[in-house]
Formats: sequence, C-alpha cells, structure tokens
Amino acid sequence: MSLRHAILGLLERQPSTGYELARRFDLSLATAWHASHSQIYPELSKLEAAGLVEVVARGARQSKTYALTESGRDELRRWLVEETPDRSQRNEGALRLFLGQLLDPGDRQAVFERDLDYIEEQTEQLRALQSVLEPGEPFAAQVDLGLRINAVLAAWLAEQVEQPGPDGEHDGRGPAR
Amino acid sequence: MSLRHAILGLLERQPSTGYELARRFDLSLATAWHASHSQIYPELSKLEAAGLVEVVARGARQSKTYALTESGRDELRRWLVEETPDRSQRNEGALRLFLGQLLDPGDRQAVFERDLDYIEEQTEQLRALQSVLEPGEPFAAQVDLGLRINAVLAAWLAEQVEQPGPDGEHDGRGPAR
DNA sequence: GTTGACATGTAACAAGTTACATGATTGA
DNA sequence: TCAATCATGTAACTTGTTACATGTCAAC
Repeated sequence: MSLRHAILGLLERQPSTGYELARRFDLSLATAWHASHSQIYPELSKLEAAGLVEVVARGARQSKTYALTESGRDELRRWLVEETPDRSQRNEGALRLFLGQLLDPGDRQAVFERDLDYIEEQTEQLRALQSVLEPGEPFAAQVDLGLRINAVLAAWLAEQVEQPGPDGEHDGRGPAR
Repeated sequence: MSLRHAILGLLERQPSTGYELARRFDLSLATAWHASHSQIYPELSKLEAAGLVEVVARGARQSKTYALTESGRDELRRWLVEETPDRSQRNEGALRLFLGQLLDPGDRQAVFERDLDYIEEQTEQLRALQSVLEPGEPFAAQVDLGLRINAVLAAWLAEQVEQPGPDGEHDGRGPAR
C-alpha cells in the first residue's frame, strides 16, 4: 500500500492537517499519486494507531496537524530503501496513447491534439512552479524531470499529428467513425 | 473504468482468449496498464453480456477466443474520442523518485542506482522488441516513445547519483539510516 | 506418469471513488 | 447574514489483489 508512504513522505516534508494533505496530493504530488480526503482521514487514524504519526497541534475548526514520529521516519526509510518497488502500471493517459494508434487519421489527430494541449498546459504550470522554487530545493529536481518528460511527450505527439501515420491506408476494420 | 477499454483495445488488435489477454497486458501493454486473469475473465463475461465482444472460436482446453462486435468497436472509438481522459496518477515509481529526495545521500544513491538498473533492463527489452517490429507498425511508435522516456529518466537518475545533491548538508531530521 | 504451460473460473480481502453528512471560521 | 473555504468524518459501491480451485494437453 503506497498511500501510507505517500502520506508519510508528505508529512516528513511538512507537518499538515488531513485537509492540507488532500491539497498537496493534487499539487506537489499530482504527477505521482492521487488520494481524496475520504481515503486520507481513515489512513491518518490508522497511522496514528500504529504510532507512525502523531498530532502535534490542534488549531481552529477542530483541525489536527500531524507529523511523523521516529518510527514513522524509520518506516518511510525502510520502505524506500528495502522494499522492492511495485513497477506495475495503471495509467489511463498511456493507455490512450497506445490505443490511439487504432483510430483513423482524423480521430487520431483530434485526440492527440487534445493531449498536446493538456501537456502544454501542465508544462506552463511546472514552469510557473520552477520560477518560484529556490534552485537548491530538492523538489526542483522533480519539477525539472517533469519538464523533460513533458518535452519528450510533446515532441512525440507533434510527430504523430504531423504525419498521416501508418494507418493512412485505413482498412475499415478499426474503430473508425 | 479503463480495464474495459484496455481489453477492447487489445481485442481490436488481435482476437484472443482470456489467458492470452493476461499475457498481453504484461507484454505490449505493460507500461500502460496491468490486469490479472481474475479481473479479466469476469470482465470478458460482462463485455459479452453487453454485446461488446463475442466468442469467435472455441479451441482445445475449453478455450474461448473473443473478438469485438460492431458495438464494441463503436464503444472503443467513443471512449477514445469523446470521453475526457482521467489524468489522475497513481504511480509508485514516480512516488519513489519524489520521496527519494528525502533520503540521505548514501541511501539516495543506492535507491536511484537500483532504479537506473531497472530502466536499463527495460530499455534493453524495448530495443529487442523494436528490432522485431516492422517500422510501419503502429506499435513501433509506442516503443519509440518508451525508449525516449527511458532515456530522459536514465539521464536524470545518473545526474542525481553523480551529484551529492542539495541534501549534502543533511540535518538529521530526515529518514536517515 | 509427471511436469509445465495452457486455460478458466470464484472467494475473500484491500484499495479507491462518489455521495452523504456535519460543523467552524473568515471576509464581503 | 451569507457565501466560500476550511475541516473532518462515514457509507455504499467499484475496482483490483491474493489465494483457492479445477481441469486439459504436450513433451519428456
């Protein structure tokens, strides 16, 4: 279960409330993991029961700020260093790039242009983020990686859209319109 | 639910048994989607009940070969062209790259070297696949994209391993050994 | 004959989503 | 005071995993 370690990692960077974690999942961690509050709150309770996190502050509106305990830090390191990563993938975007090849040229071009728009939008956001970060910040390296991958994706999509592609002599058996 | 459309896409390329689909999920679709036979068989039944696939051959060992029906092809195209992609991510590898920055330099180097080994191994497999494919084959473009992304990842990981990194002056609050 | 790959299924459990539900505080 | 945001939780459902269970066929 990676949700647990995603939460531990976010709390290691910065103690947070469940509500703040939910936002951080969609900001700093958006390209790596997603979780909604209905998953986060029960998991925080379990982590607290297991002694991996603790409430370090209570603020207005019944808010509870959690931080890692020593054993939480140990568990995070153990997971990162000792546990074999799960490399299995489930990525709808990648699936669509793969299956897009089955479409006839007109549909494929429309679909890939939509993807390209999305990549360009995401690239702008990463650039905005980059300009705010200090260059020494560890997180800056991740932003840089994201930008490099986006550049590769954008170039590939542009190539797919330009060329009629190998499906140009479409045979009518594909999922054409 | 993308499993449904992943299956439709695989069957559009090549009619298959459930057993063959399970293998193809871990071969051609490995970088985009994963599914095990215990998920595939029930979904094939549902797809057949919905009239999106049909049994086109029965072979030895009670095997059933499925293929798309006309409405299966329509549904696949509709999903690809009309439905808004779910861009939310859940990628343990990316999460680990992100959280790896929290480790002290020694641990981080070990972890990133392990990742680099994995990328290089996967790159070799892609190259082997590439040498087998005809250049016109639509699937060749996907293999090419995979190789380009791997090259970016490998370069980034090599940089992270070479430099002691911004965490060189580790402050003892991270998940150090 | 027995091992290994082919082939299909179900059951119990874990993980994740969507909808429901409530309340506090801030600023206009 | 009213709307938006902050803040936390639960319930019902869907999706995905692991383990259980069975049987066929080919090659050695």
